Amino acid sequence: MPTEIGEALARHGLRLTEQRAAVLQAVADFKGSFDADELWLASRRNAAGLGIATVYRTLDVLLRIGVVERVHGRGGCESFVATGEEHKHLVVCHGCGATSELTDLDCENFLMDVARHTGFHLDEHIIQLHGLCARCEKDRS
Amino acid sequence: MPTEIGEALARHGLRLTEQRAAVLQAVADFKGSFDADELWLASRRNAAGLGIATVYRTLDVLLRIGVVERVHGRGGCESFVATGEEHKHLVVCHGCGATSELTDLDCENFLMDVARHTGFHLDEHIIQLHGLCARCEKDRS
DNA sequence: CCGTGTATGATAACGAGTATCACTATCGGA
DNA sequence: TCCGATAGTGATACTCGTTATCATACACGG
Repeated sequence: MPTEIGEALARHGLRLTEQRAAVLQAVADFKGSFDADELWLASRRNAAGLGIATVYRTLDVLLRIGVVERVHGRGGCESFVATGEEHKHLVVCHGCGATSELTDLDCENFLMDVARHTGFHLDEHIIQLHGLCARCEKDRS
Repeated sequence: MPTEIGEALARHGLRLTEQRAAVLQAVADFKGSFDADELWLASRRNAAGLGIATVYRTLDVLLRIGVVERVHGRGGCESFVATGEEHKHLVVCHGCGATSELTDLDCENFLMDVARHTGFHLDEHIIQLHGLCARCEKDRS
């Protein structure tokens, strides 16, 4: 029972239950993205009898406290990924699945440019980039 | 009956029906983003008795041929917005739903920066920004 | 004008996500 | 250590946005 996570939950007035620990473990074990159903299956290996409703509730909690983030795709937006400490922006290679992190500087500059051009007060953004990493790009040719 | 649109549909092997024309007109009349239900209400003003199923089917068609694009948000991804000829990037106001277009320049610079820093060859991206437009920001205070 | 095959409207079906409720378990305080 | 307030849980009924079905209507090339 990692006290660290317990404290993170407590900070938000949430309790560390056996079920939440099971879901958190499953989230941590996932290498890529997952949907609610996949998370349910994985979590049940850590806690038999875990209800699907609990998975949805926990997912909601984890989204609120920023442990997981929604993945938006062209087909649908039902997938999630574990995030680190804070909101990050990733480029995902659809050749090998490798990810590369965008520097804050890139995004900051971009967002400031946009705010200046549109007059909007930006407070939320979805930036998800896909492509081929240098190695996959090279292998392909 | 704009022949232009009829041809665009025909090019994809689709027929220009009274209902599709009504939905297209409604899409063109929307200033900001809209969801399926709002589109239904608006389209029915152009074609009484229009079925909700037809709206969903037409929406699917319009997504495929690129006339509308899905709007991704934190809360959900059920909204759409009319696009021009090509892929555009939008800032959506969650006060009034107004949209503002990012200039190509903003995005190009950003994507080039990212490509340079990560070494990735980018070929797909979801960039959607949310905030308050100048008017809503002003009204709130 | 005709015939083929796509589009439509009504509605049943589906399914992801949510609400409900009785019961259980966490955890701060006595 | 025990207790009590209350957050959390599992089962399941329910909601509601979206899709599938099917008989009928219509667009459009011939």
